[in-house]
Amino acid sequence: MPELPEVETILNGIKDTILGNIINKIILNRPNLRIPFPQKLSDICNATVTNAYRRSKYMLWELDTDDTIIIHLGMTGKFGIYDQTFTPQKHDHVEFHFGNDKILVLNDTRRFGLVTITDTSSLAHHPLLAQLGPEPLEKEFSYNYFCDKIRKSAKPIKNLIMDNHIIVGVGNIYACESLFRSGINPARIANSLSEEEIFSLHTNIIKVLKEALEAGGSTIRDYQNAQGQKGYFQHNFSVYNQTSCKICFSKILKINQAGRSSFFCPNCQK
DNA sequence: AAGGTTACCTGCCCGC
DNA sequence: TGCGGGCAGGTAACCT
Repeated sequence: MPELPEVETILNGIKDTILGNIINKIILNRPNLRIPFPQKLSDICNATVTNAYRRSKYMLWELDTDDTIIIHLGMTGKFGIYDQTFTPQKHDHVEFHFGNDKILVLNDTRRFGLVTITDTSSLAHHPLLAQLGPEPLEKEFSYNYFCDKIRKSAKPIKNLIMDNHIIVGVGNIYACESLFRSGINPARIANSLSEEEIFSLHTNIIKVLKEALEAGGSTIRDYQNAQGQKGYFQHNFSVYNQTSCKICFSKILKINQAGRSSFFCPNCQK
């Protein structure tokens, strides 16, 4: 579900509710999501959220207890903000009860998301985070870095840019869209890309993500932020779920790569 | 050892 | 109308 722009938008939407506020308790309505909930989550009591940020598609909530809560939304995870009249509905798996009487609820139909907690001091070494590549919107994602990774890879380029070890935050939609903008067929083997193509792709990954962020993310099916608002970037899709190319009017093709659908224009993308 | 495939899970849409 | 198959913003454990 949510890629970088959607996670960032959702996090921005809950900051008012969580930042500087006390978590009175966390109620877990099942034993696990993608991974089991640790006992420590249930033990949380009167902990203040001192900082909240995004790393890759993870949300990280720092507490004054020297713990950090790690949240991933998987494909279908979303937050709702409720008052004390809240009663759990289907797939409302985790309830964060705040001292300001708000209840933040994580609803995740397919349960590919996760919620866990770890010592803030060892956060960088946490197995979920330790192997992650650079953030696409930070300077660590440089042209030279990207070039080096692409030259060393014999994978299809689309699979490479969706690999968290190489670059984080790029999911199926934005992978397809950035490859279209650069005129690169998603099935091209990474190390066959020219210098110009790598440069273009580096630029377009950043541009697409920034534009999507500004639009509040993309809403297909059921994505919405914590206020129940939809994003708008889906109106700017060039290939994802499209039938004909906006540039040349060719039929957009759909192929399967690593179990995911890739959309591309066979005329514009070589 | 890298790259491809499969599994995790629920719900919806389509075709028969 | 019902049922089965395929597919969905993600990730990681397997295989070869």
